[in-house]
This record gives sequence, structure tokens and C-alpha cells, in this order.
Amino acid sequence: MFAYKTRVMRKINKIKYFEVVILKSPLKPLTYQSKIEDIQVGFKVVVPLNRRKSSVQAVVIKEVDKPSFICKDIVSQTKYYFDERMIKIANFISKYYVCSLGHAFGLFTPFESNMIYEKKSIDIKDKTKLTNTQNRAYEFINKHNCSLIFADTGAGKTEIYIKKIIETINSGSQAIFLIPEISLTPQMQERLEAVFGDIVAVWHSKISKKVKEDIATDVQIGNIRVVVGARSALFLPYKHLDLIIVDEEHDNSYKSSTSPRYNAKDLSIYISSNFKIKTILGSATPSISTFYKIPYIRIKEKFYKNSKNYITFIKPNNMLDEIIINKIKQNLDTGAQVIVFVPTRANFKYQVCSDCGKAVECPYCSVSMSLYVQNRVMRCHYCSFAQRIPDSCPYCKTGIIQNNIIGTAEVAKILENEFKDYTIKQFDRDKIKTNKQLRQILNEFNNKKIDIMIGTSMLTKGHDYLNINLVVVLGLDSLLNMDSFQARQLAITTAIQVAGRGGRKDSGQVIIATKNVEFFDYYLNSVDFEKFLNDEVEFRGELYPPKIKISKAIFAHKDEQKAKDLMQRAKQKVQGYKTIQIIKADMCKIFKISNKYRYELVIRSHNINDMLNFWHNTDESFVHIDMDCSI
DNA sequence: AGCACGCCGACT
DNA sequence: GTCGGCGTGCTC
Repeated sequence: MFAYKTRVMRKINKIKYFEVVILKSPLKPLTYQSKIEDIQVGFKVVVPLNRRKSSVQAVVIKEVDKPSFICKDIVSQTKYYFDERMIKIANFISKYYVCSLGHAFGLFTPFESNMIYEKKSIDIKDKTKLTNTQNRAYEFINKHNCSLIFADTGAGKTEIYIKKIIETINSGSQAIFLIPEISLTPQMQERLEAVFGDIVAVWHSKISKKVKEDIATDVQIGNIRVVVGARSALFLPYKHLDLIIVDEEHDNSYKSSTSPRYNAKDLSIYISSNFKIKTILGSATPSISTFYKIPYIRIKEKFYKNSKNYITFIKPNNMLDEIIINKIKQNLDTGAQVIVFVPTRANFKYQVCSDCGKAVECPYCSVSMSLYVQNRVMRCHYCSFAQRIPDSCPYCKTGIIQNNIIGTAEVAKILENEFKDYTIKQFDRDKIKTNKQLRQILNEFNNKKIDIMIGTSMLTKGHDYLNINLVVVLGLDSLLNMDSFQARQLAITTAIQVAGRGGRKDSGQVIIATKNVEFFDYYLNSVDFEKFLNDEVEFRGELYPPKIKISKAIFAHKDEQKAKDLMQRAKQKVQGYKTIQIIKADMCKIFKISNKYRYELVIRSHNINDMLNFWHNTDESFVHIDMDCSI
């Protein structure tokens, strides 16, 4: 009996060999063997690894010939699988963003093999009426597989999105609607829920595990047809995905800050061109890379043309100039509300004179010096000139150079002191930690229970404020003075986005406090953002994107010398590539993070293959690679 | 000698 | 990423 069984088993189940990728592991694919008859490519399997007590999960990527080494057995095959599209995207992420396949696959929620998609027809009534301009945009996106709607705030992008989603759903398919930091935008969430009811799901990192599991199931079987979500919404098990919308496509939070450092916007463009999935990008202030490479349609809103003095400027003598205080006072006296913007980045310390307010500049370059706390020196990012923090201001000789921190808290303190009878609220990550708090403060503000709201970029993200008469924009100069090739873009984009918050009311006014009036006045009042984008492409030329690729690696180690050596070794190696230039090979601006010393190598190239080839050949441990990085 | 800790290397 | 092996150095 026993002998019979084994003989039959041996005959039927020939040993096969498979390459598998260990999920969430940095390892290269490993080869295992199996007698199980139906091991399939794409399926999740369980395998033993090294001397570990418990087995680990892996994905089968291909069947291979018997290797020269001895293989371990696959323990079992699960019911979960990654479809062909997921496998292709994972391979792309691994290659382009330079991470292991295990990390790339780890992003996805796999399919379950026993479930079927029900293409039942859903009939959402299309109540949206598009204006002529919106219709032209709608026709434009229909003509292109991937396109950009370059529309001013308030020009009605959302109606176009909704019309396209309804069309997709009614044909039995699914859509992804990406929004940056969705947990911050209850208004958009509510609006979509009102239109799509229970076939829409909201997806972001703060959703509980159980709810996530339910959503993944419903997405796979077709109960969910629209996922409104953060960047990770790209990785759900869609059986019939036809449309991806990337709203506010310029937003930096589409770039993941942990490995794999993918950009959900760029990944959407990749998916669009490789899988015939229509992709619509939208923004009032498009990113330069999108503007440069994606066909776009421009929709202008009238306020920029008509009201010439809509945006005015003052050159402040200190953080909250008296002119600004007076303007706020005038507005409050008429019962109107005010918002005050202070950029998040300016929370970082920078070196500024207490008397003349000038930031300390490099004597050889017209850029601000960066502070290197570790060595108590200031260093120029362009020429590496370094100097001690001076005792008095090099410009006016009398002022004291101090670490200046412009932050919402400080602005709130000053205004509370100035306007004791009014309600002033801070609107930033320090004060708003939960969704409930967010909804509450937005409610209070729209019900006029708050007079002045002071906030960071959180203030600009997709909220509509109904009763604002005055928008005060502070601290833009600290954005413009950053030693980054993106400083100009970030400053202008921020100004436009903040100004847009007040743009929905006829009598609204925006005051920008800046010492760079010419720059802002030119791009905000004389010409528009499209002109800025064209100028910026020229300005960056062949040194920075979009005409050239840049990327970097951070070498972090608790032994400073080791971090430095690793970086130096990579630097030597890169010099063998004629097509790659070194932009920077030095300590990171933040030299030490959680007890690790950090060095970075930043490079540029027109040859993406050489660039990727180089990074894939650098020793993986202690290195974080960042493609299309900012500096 | 016996143990705690930290570094290193292997993983099919 | 995660594990065990093994060297170092401290203590009894």
C-alpha cells in the first residue's frame, strides 16, 4: 500500500524549480523546488529561509532549470496572487526606483484566487453640467490617453473628473482618484461620497487593518468602483481599472519618503502608457516635469485677468509688519475673516540678522548659507565655502545673527496680543492631529466662529473658505532663499495656491509680504504661471530637470568614517561613467539623524540606463537611493 | 569558564 | 530584514 502510493506520487509529481522573491526583503530572487503540481507564477508561496524559525512569504516569479546548488522545498502555495500587471509594475519600480523586488511587491495587496468580479451595471445619474470651457477640457482628455488639466483654482476641474468617473463606472469599470493627503480634505471626500454612494471607498494609511481588508475584497469583486485615496491606492487588486485621476499633481506628497521612493504621479503616467489606462493629471500649478512632457489644456479663471490689484505686496521690516497688522484690523472691523499663511519649511532655523533681516549669504555665490549644526559652521551649497557663524551681521555690522524661527505658533502669539477680542486659531500639524479636530476647525471657521486662522501648507490643501476677505502670505522669502533648484517653483506655487484660497470671493484681497516684490509681482500679476513654467525650463537648462535626470544616494552609518568611505567609493565609481556628472558629494545638510552620520552623492545624467546601472551596482546596505529627488 | 553584547555575513 | 555564529571583554 505505502510502496504503491510513493511510486505513483513520484511518477506524477516531477520536481520543478522556481525563482521566488521574498516579500519585503532586500534579497535577490532565490530558487526553491517543489513537487506540488500546480505552482503558478504570480502566486504567493510559503518558504523556509536561512536558519529562521518560521517560514516566510514569497512570490513565484518564474520556473527555471534545475540549478547547480541544492534547493529547499516550497512549503505551500497560498490562494493569493499578483496579476500580470502587478508583476510588471513591481519590476518597473524595482528597476527605476532601485529597490529589491521584495520591497516592490510588498507595496501591493494581492488578488484572492477564489473571487470573481461582477461587472454588474451601475447607473449613476450624471447631474454634472459642464460649461463650454469644461467641455473643451473634457474633449481634450478624451483624445489623449494621458493628459493634464492646467486649470486655475475655481475653474471647475472636479466636475470634469466626476463626469469621466461616472462614464467609467457606468461602463462596468473602475477608477482611482488620487488626492494628496486625503485625510486633510474632508470636503472632497464628502463630495465624492455624495455622488457615488457606497461604490466609493476612501483609502489612506490611517484606515484600520480590518477596513482595509474589506475594501480590498470589495475592490476585487467590483462592489467598489472608485477608490479615493493617497498614493498607495494604486496598489489594490483592480480587475477592471480604466481610469486614474491625479488631482493636485504638483503636490510633493505623491513622492514616497520611504523605500521604495516612488512617485505616485509618475507611476500613474507609467501605468497609463503601458496598460492603456486613461490618466488625467490636474493642477492650477503643474509640476515642471508634467508640464514639459504631458499634453495639457489650459483653463483660465477670470479673477487673474480682471482685478489687477488682487494681489498686492509689501516689503516687511519684520515678520509681522505694522502695515499687515493694520490691514488685518481693517478687515476684522468689517466683520470679515482673515487667513494667514506661514510656510512649514520656514520652521527650520535659518540665519538672519536681527536688525536688517538679511539672511547670511555666501560671499562667492548669491545663495543663502546653510547651517551645519554639527560643526557650528555655515556652508555654501554651491561652492562649499564655509565660515563660522559670525558674531555680528556682515551687512549692517550692528545686528546680531540669530537662528530665526518663523512659525505659526509665533505668528499666533503676536496676533493674539494685538487682537485680544478676536478668536484666533492655529491650523497646522501641531494643533490638528485627528480628522475630528480638522472637521471641527473647518466648521467653526466657515460658521464665522473663528476670525483669524493661521496655518501652514495644511491651510492650502483643497479647502474652500467661504467668507475670507483677506489672505496674508508670510515667509515666502524663506522658500525662495532655500538653496534648492526648486526654490523658485515652490515659492511661486505656494503663493498661487494660498492666493487661490481667497479667490472665490469678489472683494477678496491677498497681501504677500516679501523682499522680492519684482519676482512675485511679475509672475503673479504681469504674466502668469504658464510663463513661469516656460521660463523655468529655460532657467534650469541642462543642469536640472526636466531636461536632465537627477538622483541621489544617502549613505548613513553610525560610524562617520564608514559613511564617508561608502560615499567616496561610490563617487570614485561614478567617475567611470562619462555620461554621469556629480552635482554634490558631501555631508548631508542634516548630518546626523538618529545617531547615524549621513553623506550624499547627487548626480545628473541624460542617460537613464547608465544612471540606473550605476545605482544598481552600488553596494546596497546603508544606502538609500532617491530617483528624481529634490536637493 | 561563563555570559552579555555587538558586529558580520548568509540567506536558494 | 532577520537570524545565528562568533569574537571581545567583563565578572566570578
